[in-house]
Amino acid sequence: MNPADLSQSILSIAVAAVERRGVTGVTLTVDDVLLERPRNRDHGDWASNIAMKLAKLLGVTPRDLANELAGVIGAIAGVASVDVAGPGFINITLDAAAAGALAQTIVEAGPSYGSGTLYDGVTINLEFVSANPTGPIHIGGVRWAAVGDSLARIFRAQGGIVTREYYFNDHGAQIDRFARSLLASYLDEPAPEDGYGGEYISDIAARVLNDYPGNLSNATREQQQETFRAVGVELMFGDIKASLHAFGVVFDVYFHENELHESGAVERAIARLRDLGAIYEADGATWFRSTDYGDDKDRVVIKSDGEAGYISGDLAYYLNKRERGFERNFIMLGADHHGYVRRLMAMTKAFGDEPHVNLEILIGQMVNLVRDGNPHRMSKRAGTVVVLEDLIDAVGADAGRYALVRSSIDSQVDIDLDLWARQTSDNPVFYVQYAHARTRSVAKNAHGSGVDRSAFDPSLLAHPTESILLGVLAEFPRVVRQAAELREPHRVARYAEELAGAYHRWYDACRVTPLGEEEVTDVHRTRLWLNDATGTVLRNALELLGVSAPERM
RNA sequence: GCGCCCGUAGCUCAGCGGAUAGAGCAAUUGACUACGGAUCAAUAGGCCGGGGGUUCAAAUCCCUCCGGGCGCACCA
Repeated sequence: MNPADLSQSILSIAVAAVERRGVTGVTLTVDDVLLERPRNRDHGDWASNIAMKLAKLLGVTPRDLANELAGVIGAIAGVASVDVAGPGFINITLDAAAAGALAQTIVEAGPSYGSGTLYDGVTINLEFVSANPTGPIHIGGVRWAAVGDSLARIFRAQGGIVTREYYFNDHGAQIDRFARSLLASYLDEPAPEDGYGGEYISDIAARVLNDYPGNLSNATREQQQETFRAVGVELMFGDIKASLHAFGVVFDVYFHENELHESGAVERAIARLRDLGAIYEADGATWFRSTDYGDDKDRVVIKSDGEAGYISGDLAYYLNKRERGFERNFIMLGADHHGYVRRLMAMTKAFGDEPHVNLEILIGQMVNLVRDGNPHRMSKRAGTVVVLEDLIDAVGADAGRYALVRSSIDSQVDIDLDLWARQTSDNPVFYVQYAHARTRSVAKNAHGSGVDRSAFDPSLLAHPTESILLGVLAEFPRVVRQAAELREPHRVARYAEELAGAYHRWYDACRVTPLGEEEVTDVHRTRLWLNDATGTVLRNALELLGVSAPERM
């Protein structure tokens, strides 16, 4: 008996109750049967508020309706008892066998337990990080590296056809500044006023020379700058890819902005808006009348100097993604870019798509870097960046990813590398990983003592900690689905912590291997199923977070 | 001035209308000649920023005020 089956049964009962009263025009779905695990165990394994939802509709009191439904629910196979409490909650207790059957279901499902069909066959593009190749990825982009990658895994678990994409901004003036900074370093000139400083500039400049020895000194300054631009950007980009890879994040597509400009895609995008009557000329520039589509001001698509405006690349890029067949497109940005949301939604609407469906912008609040409790200002220009490598060196990829993914993107996070490095053992990731390692260790010991999974009698899983553990295991599919719907990977992390806690408490109370000369019984064998089921779910949850599930620690 | 996010235990944060608001860390006290003590048990700690409203039911939804972060370019 899993919660989905139970919800379905209760749904039919509720529908029957509605029909019996001759009330029409009411369509109920499983989502209306809110089945949840009561916080207080005395209230049973599951609770439904369906009676309170339907009472007004049917013109009866919630308690009367609850009592009526409870009688029928009590007859469902596997339900041990039902009672009505408070304003009209229906509290349901499963018999141990029905609840325990889940352990076998999970072990047999293996890696697929927890997956769903929410986005079956839907093409999804996730664009994140997209840091400019003018320096290492700073700590701000790292949050999305962890969260975006996890979201990709969660969407995939819901059947989505997911592409992770990195928008490689190799077109604008920032790249020129980067090239001039490299050249200045090479010529031993001071860094340009509007350029970048810091050690990595001289490092990159030296590596450019290493790749192109000899022929630079007698080139013109323009040729030199072009060489530093082309080679420097490639080197920088290689570094970025390498640090992302070390963090366990691999993109399927690295998209070059230059392509949009060189292929004429930008012109085509603007032409399309012109056809729609959304373009006008003013003050020597060309404008997109985005205010017609909900923006708070119009946007320049071609500046008076003839260069493309910033939004032009986004127009062309969005159309490109749609042409590549992506139904749902996500762009993940920092809070300092939240002002872009309206104009991009206006664009979506202008192109005839549905804002917040075909295009969704996720905004992550700022990541503040703290040094010894004081704010630490980061500046690529001044070279005071803390990079992804620093995080990995300090705490490791697993702990770093977990810490970034376990809180909501709506809240700001402070990273104090010194503190994080010192407190790694306080990171809940170890609590979860340890629980997983423990499941493996228990299984190994069990096999050594002659306990195997040759028998399974779920009615033997009657200890209070077992019914709690089973309840938590049962919730996993819903947690994954909810994380996908709300775009909130942190729910999976919090769930993993809850499951780890329930497992540790069960471990403390119930032995899998017999003690001393004690004989191996079906209790041990059945508990091994439960142990292995927990290991499976912990591994599946960690997998969705991109964090390893170690065999031992 | 306008817009987005946040305000919950000493600290970091969960809790997309449900019952007595939770976890980790920090504090105090217990549990290893028992499958890994990176664990477990227990104690203590809260006008859920303030005030109104909607609802059978509000930390959660709406309004308003206060406090904090971030934005409001023919920059990218």
